[in-house]
Amino acid sequence: MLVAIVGATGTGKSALSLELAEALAARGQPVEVVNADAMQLYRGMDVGTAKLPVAERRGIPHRLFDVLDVTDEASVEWYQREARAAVDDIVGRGAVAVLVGGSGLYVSSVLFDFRFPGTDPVVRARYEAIADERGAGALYDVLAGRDPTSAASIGRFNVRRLVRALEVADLTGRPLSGTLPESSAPWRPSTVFGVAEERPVLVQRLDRRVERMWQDGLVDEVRGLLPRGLERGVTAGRAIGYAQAAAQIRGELTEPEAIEATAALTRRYARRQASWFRRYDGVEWSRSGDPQAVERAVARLLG
RNA sequence: GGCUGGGUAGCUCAGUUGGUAGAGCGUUCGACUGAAAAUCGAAAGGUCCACGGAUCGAUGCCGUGUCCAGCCA
Repeated sequence: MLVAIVGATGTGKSALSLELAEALAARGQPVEVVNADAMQLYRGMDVGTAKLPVAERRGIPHRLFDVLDVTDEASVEWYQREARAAVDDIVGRGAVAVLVGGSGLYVSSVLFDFRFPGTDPVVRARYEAIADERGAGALYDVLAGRDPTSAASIGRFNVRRLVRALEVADLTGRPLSGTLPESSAPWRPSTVFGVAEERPVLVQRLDRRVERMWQDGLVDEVRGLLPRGLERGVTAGRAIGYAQAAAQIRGELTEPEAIEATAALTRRYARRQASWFRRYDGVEWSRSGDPQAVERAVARLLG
């Protein structure tokens, strides 16, 4: 059985996953958790990612946490393979795999039949050069000539996705829009539980949580990660809070400025997460911290 | 008390040679198929400090008041 718990940061996904795991275990159904958070993949990034400490995992196996070095570049394609292998392994042993995390694309890559065409740094560099020299509009025009559908949906300013669409067209010989299904088929049957919270409440909680990260030693954590190449890491170096703490260490930001910037980015991030998961069909949503949520989930899964 | 700046969107500010206004950030909504804690789009929001005056017309000019900052007593 495959289950996913999704939602914005700070809504209590981890807590719900633990409670659900214990409730299912009590009914003879063992559970293992699979991480679907891009930053919790990294070793040593703990306080800033609100990673559940091993001691608090109540003996429930947690997979795909702490599997990358800070200098490793995560990618969805890699993650999809790893996560699906973990799920197969868990399900193969008759246990329930609970995918927990807030990285929308990562979650989708496991739940749905997403196929990622390869990548080619040379091709990519060529298009990035066009964007640098002649602007995003030039790139858009090139794509519009080859794949009008993708161009229209990406828009003329999103360099990152314009480059990717052209890269796919070059590599596959087909327009990106032609390789994508109209609607995403499920990878395999799954049940998705969503956790949401009213904005004002969530915002207050996130602001407090960011301050607590500083109290709990995020700056020291970052100081320890810098010699290990945090800033060279394409993915890890951009993590919200880590980049700001690093700027504070370099003296570019005062502590209050670093905290405020982190809080602002966190709020914005939470909104993007909510908007990603909102479009999923068939999600059983519950309010953050709802005591009934676990019972309802158990009933839905076993009843 | 005097002088000088300044009072324009939730915040920081731009601007209009007089024809009722913008940017960034924030807020809300949205997109998202190999960096995704990435990348990008849209919308809402303003008695332009108050009152009076000249003007066809004032946020802009004149006067008074008021609040803030700095300097001088």
